[in-house]
Amino acid sequence: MAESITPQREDFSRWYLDVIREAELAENSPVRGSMVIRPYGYELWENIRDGLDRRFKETGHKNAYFPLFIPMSFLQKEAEHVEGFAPELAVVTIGGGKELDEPLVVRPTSETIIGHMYARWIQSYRDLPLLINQWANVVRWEMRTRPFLRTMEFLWQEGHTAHATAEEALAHTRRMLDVYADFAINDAAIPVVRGVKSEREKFAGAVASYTIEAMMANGWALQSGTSHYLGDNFSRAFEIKYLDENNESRYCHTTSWGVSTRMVGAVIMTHGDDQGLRLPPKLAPTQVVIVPIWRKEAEQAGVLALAERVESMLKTAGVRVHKDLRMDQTPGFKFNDWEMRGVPLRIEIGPRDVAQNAVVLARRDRPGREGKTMGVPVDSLTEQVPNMLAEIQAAMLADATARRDANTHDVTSYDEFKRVLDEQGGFLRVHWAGSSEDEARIQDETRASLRCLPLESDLGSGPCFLTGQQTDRIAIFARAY
RNA sequence: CGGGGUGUGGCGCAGUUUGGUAGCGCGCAGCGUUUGGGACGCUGAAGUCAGAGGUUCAAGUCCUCUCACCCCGACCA
Repeated sequence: MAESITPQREDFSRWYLDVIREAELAENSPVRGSMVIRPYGYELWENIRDGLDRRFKETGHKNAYFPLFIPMSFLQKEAEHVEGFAPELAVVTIGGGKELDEPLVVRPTSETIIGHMYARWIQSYRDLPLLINQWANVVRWEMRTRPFLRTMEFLWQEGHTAHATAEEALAHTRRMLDVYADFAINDAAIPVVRGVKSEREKFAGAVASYTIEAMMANGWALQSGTSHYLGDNFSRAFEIKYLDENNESRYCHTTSWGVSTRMVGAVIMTHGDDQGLRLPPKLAPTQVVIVPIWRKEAEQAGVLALAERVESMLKTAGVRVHKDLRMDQTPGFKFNDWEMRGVPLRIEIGPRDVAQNAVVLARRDRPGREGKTMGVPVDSLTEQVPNMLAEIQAAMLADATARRDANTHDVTSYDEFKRVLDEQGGFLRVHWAGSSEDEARIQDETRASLRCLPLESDLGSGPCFLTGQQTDRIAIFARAY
């Protein structure tokens, strides 16, 4: 048992912080609420970034970069937008030792400055759709922070697109939501619920916000990506107009969508266990670690030679592999160390293996003896290892999905709602015809918020669990990060 | 901003009640023995005890003020 990691059951929040520290993902910085992402955590983020970026390119987007500083007046052009973000803005008022004529906001998101540029770039329907993404840092002044889940500065991508029609923009909003879901499910092995945000929870300035909601190992919900249909709100504020085929001036319809370093937190809290991190092979910085083992000095050369050979075979097969040659650590220590870091597959090579030209495979997702396969022939590894990585990836998704489903409860009354929330937690699925005020009251009384109105469900129609009114609208409530 | 807590080698802490040589564990460095599930021995380096002021022959310890950080609540990708 990992003595440096608090068991999940004892204190999930402590467990989360312990894992981040022990696996060297990140560290608190000297600045309150900001974190330093360490190389291992950053590699994980890079893999998340690459998986998303590839999908953005495949769906026709180009990357660009817009400035960190945004004139305060830009934010004020969209009333709801500025109102939503005002409390969490960091504002620069002094530059070069002089008071600025106009304060500059450190971007909390870039709709406004991008809207300003789109107004210049878009003249004709021939310029549409305009599909741009940016990878950037943003700043939101937060009261309470948590590594990866909520920090004052975070890394993310924000996609911003402009379209000729509302239908097209809305379709694009949904398309990007699907891209996020595809990434979450297939790369991060995180089952997500696609849904619409309630009026109360939607993005400041959006017509509609879509979300992918994931369930963490403690049953809490985590919004892991959002996609917004902005209608012509920002187009009107920034005069993003085009001439259509009939030479008539029209407002564009825009979208924006983002996934942040919060996704790292989602990976940690979806898959992690009391041994530490568990990483899905597609995102793991190191997919396979080789641990050489010997007893007598005479055995060392043979073991190291085989380790070397296995490493180069796997590298050639496109596997991210690391050979642990630390001479001052015992194999047992290394096993635990790499398990704590979440490496999906371990290859043990000792004298017995050298003798039979074979190795031992140990899966991270099946701890202990159960996950070990002895006597795997070396010559089969270029096939076996990629296969097993794919198997682990699939098993992790299956496990997470089973847990999510087991912790999703349909309830039909407010009493049952409170009881199930208290006793079991997880997602509470209900028929919902309540108002924003009802929603606020529920959150106030139970600390569970309306996560989303799921896009797909098999519940049909029924009476609202709160008001009794007949409805076919479904909502998912949960305690959330 | 309200409530609670903590500041002592890199990290985690004891020592504060009752003032009297700055300690323990881990980690780190060197050497040796070890290595199929978290090895061990010996040697060693490392601390303005958060800061300022005060009481005292003497302050990590008592008094006053300041600062920082953490946890719990209200806002949030």
